[in-house]
Amino acid sequence: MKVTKQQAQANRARIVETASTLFRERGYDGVGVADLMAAAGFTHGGFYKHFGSKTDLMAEAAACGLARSADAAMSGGPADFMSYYISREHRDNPGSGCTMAALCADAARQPESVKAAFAAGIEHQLSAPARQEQAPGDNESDEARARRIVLMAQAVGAVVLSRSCPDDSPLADEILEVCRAHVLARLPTERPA
Amino acid sequence: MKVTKQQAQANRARIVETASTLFRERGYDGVGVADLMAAAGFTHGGFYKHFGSKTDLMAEAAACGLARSADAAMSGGPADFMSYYISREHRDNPGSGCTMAALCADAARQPESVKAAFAAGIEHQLSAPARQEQAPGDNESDEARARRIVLMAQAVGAVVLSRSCPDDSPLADEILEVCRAHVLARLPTERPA
DNA sequence: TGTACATCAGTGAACGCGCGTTCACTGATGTAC
DNA sequence: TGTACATCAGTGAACGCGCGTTCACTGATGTAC
Repeated sequence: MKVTKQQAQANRARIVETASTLFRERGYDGVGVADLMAAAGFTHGGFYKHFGSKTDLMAEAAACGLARSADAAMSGGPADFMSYYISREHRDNPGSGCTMAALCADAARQPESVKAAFAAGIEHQLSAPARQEQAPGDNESDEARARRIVLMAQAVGAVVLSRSCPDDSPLADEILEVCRAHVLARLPTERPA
Repeated sequence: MKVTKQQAQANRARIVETASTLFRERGYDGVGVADLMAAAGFTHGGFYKHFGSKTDLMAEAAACGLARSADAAMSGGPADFMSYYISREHRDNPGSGCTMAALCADAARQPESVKAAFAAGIEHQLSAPARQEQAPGDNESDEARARRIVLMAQAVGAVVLSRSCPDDSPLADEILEVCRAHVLARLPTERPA
């Protein structure tokens, strides 16, 4: 059963998307190649027609997931984004959430190719607002970049800590609420359109 | 080869400590029962004389590791602790480092017993300074607790993000340095002894 | 445009391997008398 | 205190299972003429 080049490319993309979601939900070790291919609607044998190894897919799925996060972060204002990011909804749905929050610690134990995808994704997310809001060549201040790094660490830490507590834990919600309030209070006020 | 009760108890404690270190280095899925027992100096068969399952040990090792972190956090001033916590040394040595930073995301995918150990460890760490510095019954302000939650999220986020970048990545160091400077600048100044 | 053939995405059985767990066994410890 | 026996921490082989990966095969697609 061969398939058109276009169809094969679409199938490949579907595998990457599916993997990106499943990895976020269950971690890299929690998803097998067979699981993943079945979830994408295929049998496992065809996997190696698209990817050299599971590790290769991990790197590609990470890049894909991180790119989406960055897009999402840009679509609304920073306050809206942070209100979602540091929320129960985001915490309870890692599959549709941030790749950094879900897989940072897993990535730390993976080969360089995966870690490189993470570094690129983080860098992209850090420099995206600068690209959007400034004229090219206009060097953003170091303080603005530092502020975004701090904000990111805060948001990731809050979600990750909250997720490590039992589902009905008051502490899990407290962490989220305290951190969200802190972050929102310190966000620069939006300039009117 | 039976062994004295005392010796057996010490052996059990050694297994928990070894597990705590190895789990932090490689994650829960990255360490097998046989690996772990060999590292502690035993063969794997004896494992089930001490623990009901690998999951039981995970919960116990988490509790053990989190208790140590809390002790370490108390031994010096907050500035000293944070200088170490958000540093390359800590980032590059997860085995001897903070359990939260190393295993939060792993814990999120584990059974309730493991997550309960995390919640208890986090709560302990949050309330430890209050216990130390205040007379019993003296209710600490909500702001002080909130400040510590925010600080913890920030520190954990910084280490976790930094670890997800390749070893020689400038971004990994930048994240650490920016977050450390931010945290230290906002730490309340120590009252003189 | 029509025909013959090479390509290759997808299938499903099979591979070796390491996992968590079980089990019969050993022999020093701990206990009952 | 001395003896006989039960206990049980630790051993090492074995279990079933799922993993990542390989392979011979299928048959529609894409290409050369």
